[in-house]
Amino acid sequence: MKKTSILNKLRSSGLRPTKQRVEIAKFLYSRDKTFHFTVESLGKYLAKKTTTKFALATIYNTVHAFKKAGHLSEVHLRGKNNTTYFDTNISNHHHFYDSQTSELIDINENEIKFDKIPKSPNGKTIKNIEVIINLKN
Amino acid sequence: MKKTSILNKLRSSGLRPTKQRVEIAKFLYSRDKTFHFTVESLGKYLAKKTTTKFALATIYNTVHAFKKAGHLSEVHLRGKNNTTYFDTNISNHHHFYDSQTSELIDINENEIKFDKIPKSPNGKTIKNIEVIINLKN
DNA sequence: GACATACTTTAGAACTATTATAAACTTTAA
DNA sequence: TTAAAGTTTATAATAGTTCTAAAGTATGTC
Repeated sequence: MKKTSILNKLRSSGLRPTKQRVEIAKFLYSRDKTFHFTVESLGKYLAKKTTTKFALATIYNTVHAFKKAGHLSEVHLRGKNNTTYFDTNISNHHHFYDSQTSELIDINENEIKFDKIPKSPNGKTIKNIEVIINLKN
Repeated sequence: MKKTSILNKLRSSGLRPTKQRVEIAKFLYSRDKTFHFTVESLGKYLAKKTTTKFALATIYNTVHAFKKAGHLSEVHLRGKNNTTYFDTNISNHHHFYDSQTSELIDINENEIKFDKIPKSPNGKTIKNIEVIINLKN
């Protein structure tokens, strides 16, 4: 993703392209494959690889702004480390989870098919289905 | 579940039947259906319905002891309230999750069938599969 | 039943992830 | 260039959970 398209992405979401946001967006979106991260891992990367200063609150704010704008999704998994995982893959999909390494791996939506699904309880409908396949060695 | 069987359950897990553990076990296992709870909801119940005093740490200790002994399972869902859900249903199964009420509802294992499942990544095997069906109104 | 031992409970401190606050700073559009 | 609105920052606050060390309790033995 080019710099201008990152700026557009921010601007079209109503986010002013500040130095911090641009750095974070470059890190998140200047790559071929989507990936998973935590606020902690993102912060470490930014501290190491950029000369910009990032308050922790800024990273949280920015990640939430991106999430709200639909550029990021949150994985509703409570892993053993108890941190929130974010995913630059915003399409419907599933995950492998390796609790030994706390690592998430994407599963495309079409790689899992259901033969049978229960009826949702009274008055409710299905918003979406999340499958976590827990791995062991 | 009778009182003696609760005592046996504790003892067979290497847990001394203290007043606190017996009260908690009675609450968790003296009923027909399994159910979900959080440490907070359990603590509130115990404060209201018993005359025994429970330090918060004791509730955590006891719940973890039951989990370790295999009498409870933990749901690996990160709900919006960010608390840990425990489940007295220790068999393999799945859940509906209503984010409006933060409520979990069990789905029996045989109510979900898969037609297609991806191969696990290199060297790993599947430990188990957890399905969360998110609900909306 | 009394005793020693090992296990438990307890209150409070500590810890971790996250969110709130309010002042200083930046971007924006006119 | 300037005022308004939005953003970053350091720090404090919060929430859930775990740790600690002292006081209390269950257990097996005599």
